[in-house]
Amino acid sequence: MSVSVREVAARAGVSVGTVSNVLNRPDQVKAETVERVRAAIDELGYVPNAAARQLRAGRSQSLALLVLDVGNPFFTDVARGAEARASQEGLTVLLANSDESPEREANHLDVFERQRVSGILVSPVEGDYTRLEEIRKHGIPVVLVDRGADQPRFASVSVDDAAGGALAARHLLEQGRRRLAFVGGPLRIGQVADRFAGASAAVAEHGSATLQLFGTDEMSLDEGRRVGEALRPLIRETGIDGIVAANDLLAIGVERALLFGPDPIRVPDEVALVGYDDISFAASAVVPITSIRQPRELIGATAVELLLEEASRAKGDRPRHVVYAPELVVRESSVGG
Amino acid sequence: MSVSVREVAARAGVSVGTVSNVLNRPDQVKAETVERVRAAIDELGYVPNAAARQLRAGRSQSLALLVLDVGNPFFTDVARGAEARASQEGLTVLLANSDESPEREANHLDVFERQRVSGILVSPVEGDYTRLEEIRKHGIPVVLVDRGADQPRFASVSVDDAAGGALAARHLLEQGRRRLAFVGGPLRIGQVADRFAGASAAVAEHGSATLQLFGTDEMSLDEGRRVGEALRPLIRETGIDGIVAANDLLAIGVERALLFGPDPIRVPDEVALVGYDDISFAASAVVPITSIRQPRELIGATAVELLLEEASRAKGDRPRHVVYAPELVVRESSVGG
DNA sequence: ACTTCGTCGTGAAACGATTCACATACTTCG
DNA sequence: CGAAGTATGTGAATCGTTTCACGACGAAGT
Repeated sequence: MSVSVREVAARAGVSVGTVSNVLNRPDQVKAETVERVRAAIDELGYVPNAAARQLRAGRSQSLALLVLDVGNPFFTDVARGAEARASQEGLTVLLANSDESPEREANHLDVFERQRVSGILVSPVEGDYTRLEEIRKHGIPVVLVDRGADQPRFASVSVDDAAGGALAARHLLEQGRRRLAFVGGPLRIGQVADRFAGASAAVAEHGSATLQLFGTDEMSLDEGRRVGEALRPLIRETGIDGIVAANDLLAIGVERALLFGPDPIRVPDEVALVGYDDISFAASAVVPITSIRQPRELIGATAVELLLEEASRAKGDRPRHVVYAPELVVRESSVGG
Repeated sequence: MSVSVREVAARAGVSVGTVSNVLNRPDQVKAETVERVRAAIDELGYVPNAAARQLRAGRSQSLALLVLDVGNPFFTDVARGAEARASQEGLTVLLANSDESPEREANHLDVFERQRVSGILVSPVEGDYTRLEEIRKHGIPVVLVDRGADQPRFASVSVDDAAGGALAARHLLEQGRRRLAFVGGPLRIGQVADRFAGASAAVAEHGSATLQLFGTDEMSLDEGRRVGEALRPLIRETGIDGIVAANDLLAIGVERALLFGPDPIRVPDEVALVGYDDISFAASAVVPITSIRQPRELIGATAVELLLEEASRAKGDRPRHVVYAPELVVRESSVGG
């Protein structure tokens, strides 16, 4: 059905080897022959078969990016950065979504390994790295994204989440807030745990301040809204005056639930709010949300960079870890009141 | 380097054919042998090579979804729906982003064709379908997504954008608004053109009403903000009292620029606003935004459905077109005032 | 005139899985 | 007991590319 090199070769009156050369090293073929082969390719509508090439090469021209949530603008920006850098190397990025489910993550990893992708960028769901070790043992480089600065065995790009959590909490403390709440979860997600730990540490520095954890099942607008509803009565009862959300989706949801319930809570007057990620929607919320910004596209580009390094890393060298610093972006949700 | 069936076969003391059978039709192999082969697979850490399988099969186990903008929650929801349906068929979805660029679109299509994907779901950038015709002629089924009900030659899933545009405009007219603005672009994007046409038609039904077009280069928050800035002085000068935005990102950006400029415009008091897509952020905007809802996940699932149909379609049968009806979701941005 | 190059091209082997026509060994049936 | 069937396995051929050892041929050097 499909046209192959063999037919192109016949049509152009050359051997298959020559067709392949025209495709891959045209400078080693006489100009006139190149011309003739190109013409045959066009006339027959020949399209190279990537599977065959890949079989021969032992490796595909693609690299995989497996993220926790494609719906989160943070990751789509990371993807954008990765794609830009990868295309400079002639690599295609396969974007996949684990939706924070270990099963989906495992499935995708299986597919990628069978695909013999030339590398995997992954923001892993849980703290179990045995599958990733295995993959790497099979010769596929792995780079942890937005995670794993604590994993000496894998290269990683991340942002210091503990520092980010501390930044958020300290900002609230500076605004005079003392009874803080942390909204986020599940805690098995490393980013969340670290942000919480960082916030806790900052609060601990203040003798008089407290931090209470409100867990969530996922990091979505809807979950934020749910927690917001739960928080609304509690805030006045228990005197909570500051909230750190583990990401902006949660923050937006929480804010909305607080502002528009039957017995609304004023932001920032009654409770101050800080989100995380600084997605563009944070600035467009009802009360624009103070957030922690991360260099998103840079993270993606750096991840690809590390992948290339990994591929050519000598046995002795240690995997590299790049940690970027988060940045506080102050908006109305946390000041005044 | 990599373990192959041959080595597994040797280890288990069987032929390569048997290993393949264990993998693909275990019921035709004696239980004890299956056991032995499975053991060998585990011990050697064998992972099948997808390229080899695919080369033999002539077709990959993946299908491609090429969207205009992965940053737009509309498309990530479509992707979710497609993925769910595809995984029922044992197919993987490759998600790619054309970012509304014809070049990027062409690049991705090339890669997919070389990959011999088992089908392509695409929301095309421009009205040029010759490349897609070519791909289909080469035996790869194509389904247009969110576009192309007017293209008899391709199967398609879409939502009636003209009806949606009309719905939005008519709603504003019913609220007593008469001098309307349409924000969106570029008009070469079919969805935008249709929504504008629908809105124009609805306005034309009212003798006294007018509709003015404000073009954009892309459909993003930032572009919306830019147009909003431009609109702010104009609104009072020219008496514009209603705005239809071609999507919610634009609407959110416009709203924000109107509300927070140096000389703010009240929404909906001075100007009423309707967006399009009903992304979750629309409900969480400063003034929650009235929008046009589309059955997003259903669109993705239906697209995969049509792809399967296409793959087995007889020569005589015509490609199928599914058109869903959009729905108006009223929020504060358009009522009262 | 003879070697030595360089240029251009050839065609078979290899990559790893699947398939299929063909064995082999047991049952079962008449 | 022989024929026919069933269950289980075999291994060579195949998919489409790339690679590589090897010609063929004319130009240049001695």
